[in-house]
Amino acid sequence: MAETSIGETSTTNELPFRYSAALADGIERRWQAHWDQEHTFQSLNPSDKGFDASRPKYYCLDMFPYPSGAGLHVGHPVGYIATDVICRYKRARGFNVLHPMGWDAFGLPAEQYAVQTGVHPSVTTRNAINTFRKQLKRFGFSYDWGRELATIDPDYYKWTQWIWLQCYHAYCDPKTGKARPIGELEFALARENREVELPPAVVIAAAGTAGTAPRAHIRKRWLDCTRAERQQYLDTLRLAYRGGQTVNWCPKLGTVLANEEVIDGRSERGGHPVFRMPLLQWMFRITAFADRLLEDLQLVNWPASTRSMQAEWIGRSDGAEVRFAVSALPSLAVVGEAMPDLEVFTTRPDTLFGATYMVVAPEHALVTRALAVPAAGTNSAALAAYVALARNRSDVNRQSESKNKSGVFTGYFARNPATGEAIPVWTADYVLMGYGTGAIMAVPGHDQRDFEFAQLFGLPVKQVVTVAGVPFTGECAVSGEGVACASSSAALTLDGLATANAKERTIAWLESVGNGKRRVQYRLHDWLFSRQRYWGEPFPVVFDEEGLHHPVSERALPVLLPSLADFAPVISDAPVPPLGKVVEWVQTTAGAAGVDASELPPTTKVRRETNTMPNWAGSCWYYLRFCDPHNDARFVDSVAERYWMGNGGVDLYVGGSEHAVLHLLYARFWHKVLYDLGHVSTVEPFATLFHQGLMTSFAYARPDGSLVPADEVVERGGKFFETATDGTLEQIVAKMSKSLKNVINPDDIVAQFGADTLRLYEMYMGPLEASKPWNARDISGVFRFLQRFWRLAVDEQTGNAALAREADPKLERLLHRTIQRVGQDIERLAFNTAIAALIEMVNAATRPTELRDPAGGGLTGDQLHRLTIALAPLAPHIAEEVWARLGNKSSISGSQWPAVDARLLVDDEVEIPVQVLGKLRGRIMVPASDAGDVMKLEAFALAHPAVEKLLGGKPVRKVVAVPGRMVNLII
RNA sequence: GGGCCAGUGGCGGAAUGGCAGACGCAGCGGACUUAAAAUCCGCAGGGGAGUAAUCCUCGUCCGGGUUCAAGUCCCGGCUGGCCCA
Repeated sequence: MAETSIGETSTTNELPFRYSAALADGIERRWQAHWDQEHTFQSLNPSDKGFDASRPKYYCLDMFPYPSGAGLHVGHPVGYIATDVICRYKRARGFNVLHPMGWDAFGLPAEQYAVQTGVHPSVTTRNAINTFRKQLKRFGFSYDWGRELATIDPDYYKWTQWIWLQCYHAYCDPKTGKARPIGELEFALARENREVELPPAVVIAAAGTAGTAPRAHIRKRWLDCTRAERQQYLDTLRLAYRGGQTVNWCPKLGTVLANEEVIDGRSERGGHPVFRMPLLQWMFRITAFADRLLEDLQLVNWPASTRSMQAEWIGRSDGAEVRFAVSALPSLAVVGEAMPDLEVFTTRPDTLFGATYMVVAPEHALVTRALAVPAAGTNSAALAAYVALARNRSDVNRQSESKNKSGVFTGYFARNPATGEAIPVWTADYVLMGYGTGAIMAVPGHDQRDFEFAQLFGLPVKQVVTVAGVPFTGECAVSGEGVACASSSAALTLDGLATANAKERTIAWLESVGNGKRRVQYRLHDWLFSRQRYWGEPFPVVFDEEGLHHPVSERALPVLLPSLADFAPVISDAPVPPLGKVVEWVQTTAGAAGVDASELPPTTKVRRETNTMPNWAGSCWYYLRFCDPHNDARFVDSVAERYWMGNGGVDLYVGGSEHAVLHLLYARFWHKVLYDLGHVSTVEPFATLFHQGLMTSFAYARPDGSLVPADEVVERGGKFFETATDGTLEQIVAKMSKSLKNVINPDDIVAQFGADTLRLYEMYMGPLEASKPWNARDISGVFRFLQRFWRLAVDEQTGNAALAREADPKLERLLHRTIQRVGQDIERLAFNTAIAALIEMVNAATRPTELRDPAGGGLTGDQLHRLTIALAPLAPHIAEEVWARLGNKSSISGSQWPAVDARLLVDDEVEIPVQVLGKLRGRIMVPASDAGDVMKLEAFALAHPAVEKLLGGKPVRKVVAVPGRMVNLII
């Protein structure tokens, strides 16, 4: 839409010092260059010369951006503007402020671009970083650019690899729940020659077959174990370990896909077949920290919604593990080789008597067994077909289509331990292998999903709980707690017990007879940390010819990402990451790879790990590196870390709520590991968290719903029309996106109005946390405000400071109140009302109202000094310029926040509303000294003529007088 | 289906349980100007009464409730957003 911009209007000839877009541009560029040259916003570490230890610290962090080639849109900097205002304010309040910026620069878009064009991701990424930096600098942010870092810097990812090695070399001590060096454990195992339980080997079969071969655990003395067995055992404990995980493998794309990227067994992009297959991957044992990650949410000052999202993601549920004996015969007689028991997890052990059948996931070992050794009368073909079908449906699909239940009887039976009855074992894809044990006891009377399944296949439904007020009709499941009924056998009696007690009784009984135990189950899975990508951090680990893994020594870090000529994925049935193509890099020796001689002889042939770390890695600890970004001896100096991370971590962390779960959970996990190992001083990384709202924008829709690019729309009389056809359009609000052509580029706004106006507008739109629609029309309001402020301070003819000789007492009073309000509002991140206060102040000082003698001239130099400091956090360039024109030689950023005289915050006279029966009937003016006196307020109120008339002599039954606020008369 | 959050003029929004609509945009009237822009002054939730100052009345998604007093607290809906299924 064509907009006449008042910012572009030039009256330069008559008024050479008018605050126009051109003048703002000159001022802003000059001050930005000045701040750069003078290192105005450099923050000193405790070890630096000139460090002032008497000041408190304030660490204010933005979620660093992934620099995309498209550059910024006006939604990106909302949070950055907010933190910049806070930081400038905190400096004026005497804090040592740490305010850094960097780049989250590994990731998929650059790699995909490389596949298409052959341009190396490092080139694309560096260009994008330069664009982002240039755009951000134009906002005049007070970052300490000397601390800038990018996750792709070898100096940085050296330490990402180092932290991974810390996790590799650590395990979670079950006694304390804390991370300890795994060397301590190895030492103890060897010294005491302990017996260890070796895990069943994970069988990685050819693509297309799935499942782990059921094999009993083996117990062995440590000193009798082979090297491979020792490694296998330790891998069950390491925090960074190799483990089997079912992934979506797309041979055509040469990569694994996230569940969301798979639709009906095909890739979302390209529609290529996707196979679900188990793959050995590097994992993080984050589940070992589940309880601490949950409990410590109480220690942080975070939005309640984010804390509850994390809690739900961790998903702790308390219940019991129950073991069911399994047989191929309904008589439950044991045939041939004994079957392993079927283990289930349930949160409702009290409903054990109501379990009328079992369901196992199609991937479950029992299904494999049922196919290999079919029970009499089993339809093996149907079972095999069902398993094959289910295998390639993603978990998301299986869950979302749970209304259309499907399943097949396996032919096997389980013994309900409470009743002794034989109940059939089914397989159905609504049970997921990844959750719990991949098997459930189905209680159709009290679980809706089980009920629907039972209805479909004619399985019995039993009531075993009476829920108060909910009759059991047999038409649906009755969930919820109540009192147990029909739950008695010779072994166990629950009848009459409330649900909580019935659960306890059942668990105690299961434990006493050895049929189960109390168990806590988490929704949280261990964290899959391998990616078959090029553009990520290499793992500092190699494999010997036996397939055993060996760490690269800390001294040999970083393991540099080798260059690659061809970024195209390797098309293959088995995952081959792009790094696999760099044969001379992959095939090396232990010595060349940097493996310690004590681990492997240097000439040993080894193969490097070709997976890379995911995008999350670099963002898990960047806030620590910012404390000491150039240290090449340590990931962060401990004195610097203790100083900046003191008081519970980062003082304020601002970023989008889209990171509420994953990034913040992963970073907390790494932080806790580093804490346990003694590398950091706080339990949690981020003391206070804040999510800025989404910036939306107008988009235009035709009557049929199709969207019209915003640049092909005209407005006439409040209605919108398509330029080409003149058809009417509806204005809608949508997230900024390329396809809607409703993306606003900050460069354009800066050119029209200047950066100070853009900063002010984005903060003035509404509460920081709210999602707000960009409305170009509204910007002129804050631009006019800056013009008025400028004119108040600077003569537009001469450019000299325009000063009043005498201070108007009313304006002085208002100024104190303004400074008070602005300070309070910035503290509570209410920038919109802080700006409103400043606008009121400038308007009052500008207009010849009763607040100001028309013959006088605005504010005195002293008053302007204070007002300018109060404006500086929000509009720093214009503030610096006015500050300089007022005769100051040093930057305004070094000045102190003005003191406020509390006596001037109250008026001599206060207006008090008078209500009769809660309705406003009049107002009284009361001397401020009397406003707190309830008796006097009452007397004044009763004397008010309108009130007197209304009362009409009727007696007042009650008077509610709130000191300084209002009076309410009840008759 | 469950949980959490939000809903206030034409628009963005303000309001520790205490005068609803601060501040800004858009709009209207005026001053200045040959004229326009810019600037400055003023008016502005709906309805009604009055020449007027002013007064009456309704009003914060809908319906109940608590309270001297509810946009704000509680209960039940509707609509929208986010999260978990």
